[in-house]
Amino acid sequence: MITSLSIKQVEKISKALGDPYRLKIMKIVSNSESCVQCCDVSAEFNLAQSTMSHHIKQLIDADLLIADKDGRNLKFVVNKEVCTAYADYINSLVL
Amino acid sequence: MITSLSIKQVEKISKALGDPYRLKIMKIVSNSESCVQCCDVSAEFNLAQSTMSHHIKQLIDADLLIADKDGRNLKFVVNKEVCTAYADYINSLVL
DNA sequence: TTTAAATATCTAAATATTTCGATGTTTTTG
DNA sequence: CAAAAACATCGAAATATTTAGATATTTAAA
Repeated sequence: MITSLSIKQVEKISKALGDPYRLKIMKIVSNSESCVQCCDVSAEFNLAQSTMSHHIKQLIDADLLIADKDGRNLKFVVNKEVCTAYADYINSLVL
Repeated sequence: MITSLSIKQVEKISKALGDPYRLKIMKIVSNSESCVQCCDVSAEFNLAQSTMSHHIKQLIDADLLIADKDGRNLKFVVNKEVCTAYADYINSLVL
């Protein structure tokens, strides 16, 4: 199934990726075999818990991460479909 | 030649693309056959000239556009190499 | 050579984002 | 059931971005 993004979605995704912490979160989640949790990611940063929560929320809101509540944990994986669709959009700028 | 972007460059590019006007500028430049000038782009927007100048500067600074002074005009084209490298980075998040 | 056109730069206001601490909610554990 | 763990939300300060108007610069045209 091919996802096509609206311009608003492209903007939101770009904005979500325009931050060093959020880029690093994406890389951590991408590099991990299984699901990642907030507390796993938080351990890698020197940021307040509320700040981490905020960053992760932005990635989820932009559909870059797919999250799933598991008890008191929040587990997430990269949304491959959306990442691919975003890359496709960028590539479409190069004709 | 394959360009590989630093994480700082990826951040800067994402930030540059995280704005509706700048996304539209990229699309206009991408869709045009030949070089585009500031005044061509400006005509499509309802923004002050200084504001347009600022947006275009950000795209150039992020290396998304290649600019070339031509008399009193500034002509530019999409930087295909950087766009492709950016799309590759995004795709690398999907393993 | 004065004038106009295209763009850049500066300043400042308005708005948005980032960050933290405090506190709230939900779920697990003792 | 009380305490702790994981995360969310709120409020506020610090910082960054967006925008416009005024002005400067550079080049082309009259």
